[in-house]
Order: sequence, then C-alpha cells, then structure tokens
Amino acid sequence: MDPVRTSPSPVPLPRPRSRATILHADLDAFYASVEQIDKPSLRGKPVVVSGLGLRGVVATASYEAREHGVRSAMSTMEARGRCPNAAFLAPRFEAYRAASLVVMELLAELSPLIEPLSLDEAYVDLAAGSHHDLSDDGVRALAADLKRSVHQRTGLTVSVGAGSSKLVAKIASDLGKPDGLMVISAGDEAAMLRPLAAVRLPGVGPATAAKLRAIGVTTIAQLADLSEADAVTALGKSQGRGLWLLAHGFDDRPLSLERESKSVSVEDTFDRDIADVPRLMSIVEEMSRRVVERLAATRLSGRTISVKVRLHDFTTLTRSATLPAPTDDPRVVVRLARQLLAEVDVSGGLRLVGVGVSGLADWTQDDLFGELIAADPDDDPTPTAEASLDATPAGQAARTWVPGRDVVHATFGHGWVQGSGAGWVTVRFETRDTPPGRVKSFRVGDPNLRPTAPYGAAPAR
DNA sequence: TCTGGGGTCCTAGGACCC
DNA sequence: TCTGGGGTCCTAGGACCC
Repeated sequence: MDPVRTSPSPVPLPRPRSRATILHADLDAFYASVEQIDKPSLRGKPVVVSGLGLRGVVATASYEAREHGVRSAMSTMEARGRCPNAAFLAPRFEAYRAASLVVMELLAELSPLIEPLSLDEAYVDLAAGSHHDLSDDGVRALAADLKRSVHQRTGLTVSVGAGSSKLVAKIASDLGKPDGLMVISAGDEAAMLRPLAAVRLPGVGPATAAKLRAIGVTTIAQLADLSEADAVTALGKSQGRGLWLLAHGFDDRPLSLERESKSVSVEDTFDRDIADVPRLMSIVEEMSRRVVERLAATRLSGRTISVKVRLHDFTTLTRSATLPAPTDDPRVVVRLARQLLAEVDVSGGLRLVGVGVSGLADWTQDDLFGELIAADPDDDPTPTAEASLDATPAGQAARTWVPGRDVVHATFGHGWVQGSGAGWVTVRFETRDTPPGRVKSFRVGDPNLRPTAPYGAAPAR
C-alpha cells in the first residue's frame, strides 16, 4: 500500500527533478587536512583542530584521530585522553578560507548556480550550467573530474554526491565519505533513503531523534510509513511535515546563490567562570565594539541588541531590546548591552557571555537621515537611532522612550525602557527579589509613567 | 574530562491594531 | 459592558547545522 495515498496532503507534494543534477561537494576532515598539507610532518598522523582552552571542543579530527574515537564537538580534554599522541592545533581560519576559495572557484566553473553552506561544503546545480551531459554517467564523469582537480589544486580530497534533490545529493556525499563519489539515479531515492537511520536526515538532532524513538521510529522507512498527520502530531506542523516529506525523498528546495545575513554576534566561553560584575561589564563592552566593527565592515546597522549568558550549570539565558531604528553607533550598543547584562543575576558566575545584533538593515537606509542630522549643528555627526528619530516630530515620543532610559512608575517603581513603538512602551522593572524583573507595557502618555531625568542625563549604570 | 562559536529557523505568549 | 479574531511586533527559549 502506498503510504502517500493513505494520507493526502493539503499542499501538493514537491515534484522531484527527473535527473540527478544536484551535486553536493564536502571536503573530507577539512581543517585537519589543510594542516596536514601545510605541515608534511603531520601527514598520516592523528591531527585534532580544536579550541585549546580548558573548555575547548574539537572542530575537526583527521581520520587517523577518528580511529582513536576522537569526534567533532567532543571536548578537547576528552580528545586528549583518547588520543594523547595527536597534534592538537588551534584553527587557522585564514588558511581554511584560502583553500575553500580555490575549491569554490572550481565548483563555479561547473555552474553559475552554487550554494556554499560553509567553508567546506556546497551544492551545485548542474542543470544551470551549460553543455553538460546530464545522464548519470555524464554526472559521474563531471564529479570525477572535479575530485581530480580539487586534489591537484589543493591536495584535498572531496566527497561528492549527486541526486535529484539537495537531500539526496547530501546524503550521497555523506555515504561515500571519505573521498567518495556516489550518484543516486532518479527513481532510486526512496530505496536509498529507507534503510538509513532517521538521524541522517538534516534537521533530526538528539531532541528530535528522542521524540521519534518515543513513537517507535528509528529509520527513515519508519518515518515515511507514518501518516503525515502522525508525523505532525509528534513533531509539530512545520518540522513534522518537512521531515515526513524528506523521508519520502520529496524535496524540491532550490539552490540559493546568496543569503542576506540576519544577525551578527560575538561570544566567549571563559576558562573559569566569572562573577565579577565590573569585569563582565568591560567584557560586554569590548564585545559590543567588536560586533559593531563587524557590522560596519558590511555596511549594516541593526535594531535589536541581545546579550547571552551561560551560567555555571549550562543554563543559557538571553536578554534583548529593540531600538526604534537601526543603529551602528558603538555607544548605543555598548550602553544597551551593559543594561541587558545588568538584568541577569551573575552572582553564581558566568561561563559564557555574548553580544549580538539582529534586525539588520542596509547602512544606506540609515543614511536617509544623514541630511536631517547634518542640519542640526548640535548633533553628533554619526547617525544614531536616537538622533535620526529626533529629526521627525513623530520621533519626539520615541526619543523619550528610547530603550535603556530610566523611568519610574507610580505603582511599579523604578525600571527602564525595554522597547517602544507607535503609541506604546514596554518597561522592565527592577525587582531585586524576583529577577530578572517583570515587563509591562504602557500607553505613551500614561501619567503614571515618566522618565527619571531629562534626556541626556545618562543613567548611572 | 563536561559540553565552542557563528549562525538559522521555529514556537509560544503578551501586547498592540483594526 | 462584554466579547473577538487575524495580523504583526517583540521577547525568550529551544533545536539544529557546520
């Protein structure tokens, strides 16, 4: 019985491509291989590229190190225990970027439509290239040529998979590793997928695997043989339908050449937990400046500032606030980030802090306010969210309620503005006994709520 | 010997607007 | 005076990927 027919979908099923024209290229043990190429004495020996700090983890282990049980994401300490003779190296991203560039250029010769996923992985849509023989044998020959030229130009080995979809191509390259070449013919997708463990599907991690196990599903076949409704019940609408479709090999996701970045962040795990507030504040300040520098380098600005902390017990918290307009002013980001950190109880010590900016906008958009700001001789020439809003009459209210401002409410007491919009403002109140405080929203003009000081008097924090 | 850093997407609840 | 539904924005957390 055909399980697809027994559980009709409200949305049409994706139609697979009729030929195996999607290619997935994945460099083998990439970081470690680059190190072995650059340092011949390491060839044939176990190499581990990892964070070297007390709390570092393994980024890549060479196949020699994997024989000793070293795996990605394992703590460096555990890797040292398993393979004490390995060379432990800190990552050298400049070298990896250079090698990656060479490989990506070779891929780009095959087709104008390539989608890099990371330094060591990319999809290629051969059907967008010209004059290729797109029969299975033709694709196999193209892949073999690619593997040869990658090795000639870089010394690296690459595993290549080809299939009628991203999913099939990726799993095919994975199955062949290392130095693999596997073409899955159109029509053979389900037969290839069904025997595999469900965790091989992209999007099935430990948590999803546990949910699936709870309903007796460990293989892709078992997931495919569920009704779509049962998959949705177990995993939720989006993930349930998505994985159920993938389990059948239904995947018509197109390749996307370039994606706009949505956030920029910096974070650091300390060798020892830090509870010292002034020290944490100065770390957050320095991180804020680094984030802004990276924003500026791509001519972007952002509206939402986030602070992330990880407690001694690995509990992870985030606090964020959204400005009325994007900013790339380090002073604004620093001030907000420090205030967000001040909300968190750090007395138990932090193992990690981070600062991020999201809600990104083109720098040029912010520039629209340039004339207005320049027209005001009192204003700082740097465009800021506060300054640009102040240039419009409607901005007056927003400036009064700019996030981070200290306010006092007749009933709830002292707090600070978390966010504002047209006609409303949210305030976080500092209630020392119930951290991190509670947030309430008010109408702009609520007589019970007022700023603690005229604008310009920086809050004492 | 505890568990990186840089991201993306999804969910859920509160609050707003219409 | 009470009730309401859809859409959107915001915050927080979780899962996942490389």
